[in-house]
Amino acid sequence: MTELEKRFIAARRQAIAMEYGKLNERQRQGVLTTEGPLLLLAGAGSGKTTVLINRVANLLKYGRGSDTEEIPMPITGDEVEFLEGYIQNPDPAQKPLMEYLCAVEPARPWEVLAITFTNKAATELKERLERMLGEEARDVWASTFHSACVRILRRDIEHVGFSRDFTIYDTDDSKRVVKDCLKSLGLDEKTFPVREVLAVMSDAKDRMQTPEQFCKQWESAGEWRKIRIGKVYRLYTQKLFEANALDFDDIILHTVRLLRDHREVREYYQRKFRYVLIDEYQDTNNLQYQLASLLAGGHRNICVVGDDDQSIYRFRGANIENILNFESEYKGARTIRLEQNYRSTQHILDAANGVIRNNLGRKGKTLWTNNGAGDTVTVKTTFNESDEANYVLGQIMMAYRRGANWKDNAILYRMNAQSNALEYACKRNGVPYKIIGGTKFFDRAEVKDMLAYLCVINNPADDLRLRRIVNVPSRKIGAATVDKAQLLATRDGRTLYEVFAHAEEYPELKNTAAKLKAFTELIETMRRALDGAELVDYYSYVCETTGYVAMLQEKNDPESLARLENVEELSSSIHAFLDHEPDNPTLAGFLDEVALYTDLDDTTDGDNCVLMMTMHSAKGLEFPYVYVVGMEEGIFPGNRAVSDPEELEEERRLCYVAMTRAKEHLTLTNARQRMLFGRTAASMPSRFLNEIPENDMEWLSKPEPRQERPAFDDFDDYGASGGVAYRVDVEIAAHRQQVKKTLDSVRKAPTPSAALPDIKAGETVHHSAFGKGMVLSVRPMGGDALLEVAFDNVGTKKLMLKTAMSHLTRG
DNA sequence: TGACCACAGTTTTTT
DNA sequence: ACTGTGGTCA
Repeated sequence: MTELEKRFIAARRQAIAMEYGKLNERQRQGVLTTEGPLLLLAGAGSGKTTVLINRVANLLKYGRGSDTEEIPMPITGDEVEFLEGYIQNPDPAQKPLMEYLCAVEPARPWEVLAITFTNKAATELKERLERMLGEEARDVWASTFHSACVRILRRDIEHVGFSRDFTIYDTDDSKRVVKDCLKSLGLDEKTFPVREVLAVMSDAKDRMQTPEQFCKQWESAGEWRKIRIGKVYRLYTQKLFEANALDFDDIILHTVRLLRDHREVREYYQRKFRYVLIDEYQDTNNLQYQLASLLAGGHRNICVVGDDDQSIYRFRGANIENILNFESEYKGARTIRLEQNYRSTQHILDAANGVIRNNLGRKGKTLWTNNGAGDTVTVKTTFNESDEANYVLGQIMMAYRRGANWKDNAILYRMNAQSNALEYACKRNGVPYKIIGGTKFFDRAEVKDMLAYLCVINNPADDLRLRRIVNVPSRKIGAATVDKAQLLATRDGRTLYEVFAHAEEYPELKNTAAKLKAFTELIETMRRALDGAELVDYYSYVCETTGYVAMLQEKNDPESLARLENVEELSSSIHAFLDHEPDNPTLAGFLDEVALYTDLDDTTDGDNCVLMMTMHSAKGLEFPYVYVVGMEEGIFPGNRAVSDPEELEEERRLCYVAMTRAKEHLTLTNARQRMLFGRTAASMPSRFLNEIPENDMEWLSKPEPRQERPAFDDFDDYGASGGVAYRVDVEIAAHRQQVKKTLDSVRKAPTPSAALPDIKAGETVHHSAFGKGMVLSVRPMGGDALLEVAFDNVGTKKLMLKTAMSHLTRG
């Protein structure tokens, strides 16, 4: 290599590096190290996403320019001098020439694959890339493991025996199938809990064991239980195959099989993806590991990003070894540690470091920050869980009076069940709050029902979804009938739907043939209407035609009202789907996306509310004020964890995750006694509290436990001291007034029906679902009114006016 | 087929 | 304490 070439290479790297001047040195290394395997150990709050985005930008702009000694074309002394001059004194006008000289085979967008775990992360990545790079970024493959695999499978799954229009089963669907399997194998659900069977199967799939291999293994070991489960596994696999369905594990499993066993497919993708990035690598399971290494197997440019200290998903198969062993699995791998934290203060970090230091299985990182020492961590011991909740709320309300937003506060707990006391305290104090997690929108029965209708319309062969909705709303088609038909379907090799449609051919079904026939005709009508329909309109058409909406309206209790809202809310999902310009704006496309996209309600921002969530759901988020409650032995770490060292380390990582969410102030609380699962038990402070260095915390503890919780007016833990006390007291009084008002208005009946139209008995109305009818009676109820309407075609129905209003017209 | 009662389980969660 | 589910009875 000539002297000139050396100068060129150095100048090229420096010129590219200048693009990333805002990053710190380590972050910049992460961006510029483009070639070969790279492990990016990114501590909490170390600007991981920024690095990821800049890295992709760099790949698209300069290719391997920053990480190679190649010189793609002969260079001249003038050019080297130009670059060296540019570094000294960058002139925007000369940037194009600089870019031209520095780029070495820039990656085209579709040659970059960036994989994340959640859709949220994938969307964020895509959006930020597009903001930085414009249109071009759209073709980058930024997606979750599952959606990347579905994309691959939709193209090539026929090589492994499924057809390209396969359906995706969610966990609920899987459960149903397992139940069916248990029943037909004569196994008892109590001896073989569905949860466990699913977990065992998932495990087997993770090891890539076929049912046959699984059975063989346990037969030779003589494990009766496992042999039985193996039989379920076999039948389950067969059923899914016959239904042309894949569960979540299968999506990855079959992609791995496809790539492993079919050279031409494998080579296509290996050639295509010059650069592969995997985010949250500490959360990958074996299958995902296999997938990553298959996809990156061509160019071997695999960059994994993660933090072994934040691995908290062992229970769902994540294998921390994947990140711990990355360097030995990938020879020549480079490792970059991002340890500068931009989020928290030093006391918070030192406290968190103090805890995580006690884990043995880790790579070892020590976070530091330039943010200054900040406040020490507050530890507070209270008498019981409602004291704890009151303390936290008191602190939050004080912060609010000092000008903080409600949403600056997050309360984190180990289990969802712990949210009760906190929720209650918020309600009593009139503090707006939002609980994240719990039952998700797409998990709600009514939403699933409507989706099931759409699935059946899309693909009548979807037996499972068909069974779900055939009798919802009630069509007098009971389980017995469906079972009979299912048997016949299996016998004749037809789908369940075909048997329904030809029910009259079966003497066994003669009693219900007419009803079955009517049902399939309903579906057929809706199928015909799909052609050319606008998806959103079509959805409301389906809601009405199926009678589902009417069913909910009839019930007219608050529960059904909420359900109705959810059913309507689904149409906004369709809107949202169409809005972000999908490749495939059809019903099938929508169902595909919905199957993999389950967190619609990520309305984390927007409303100004105190946020309450589990520590798991807090991962990746940050808040100025964080309260971690329930720091008690037996709860956190949980009972199961105290006897299992691996599990204990996982709990400790979870603690580390929770603590590092805090930007300004961290409060940890424990209660001396707590009611959980109906029992009150005393418990010791969590060992994690004792692992925090004393310098970094202040442990407030009440000398004497209070016997009795005072009623709702007493906020004894407000504890403002000194000269401000009076002022605070006045404010408290004002606040209480507010609270009482709120409470009163909640307790009393809602506001009178000022806005309701005055429909009277005797009037003729038209209902969008029931048709024409006459109002028999109007009875005011609360802020609403109960209507009794005699419809011409469907008989007399009771409707709540507020609910029915949008479906009713006069005359 | 639908209503009602007894009973068990109860970490964490994404796709 | 609470909730969802499964089995039994009308």
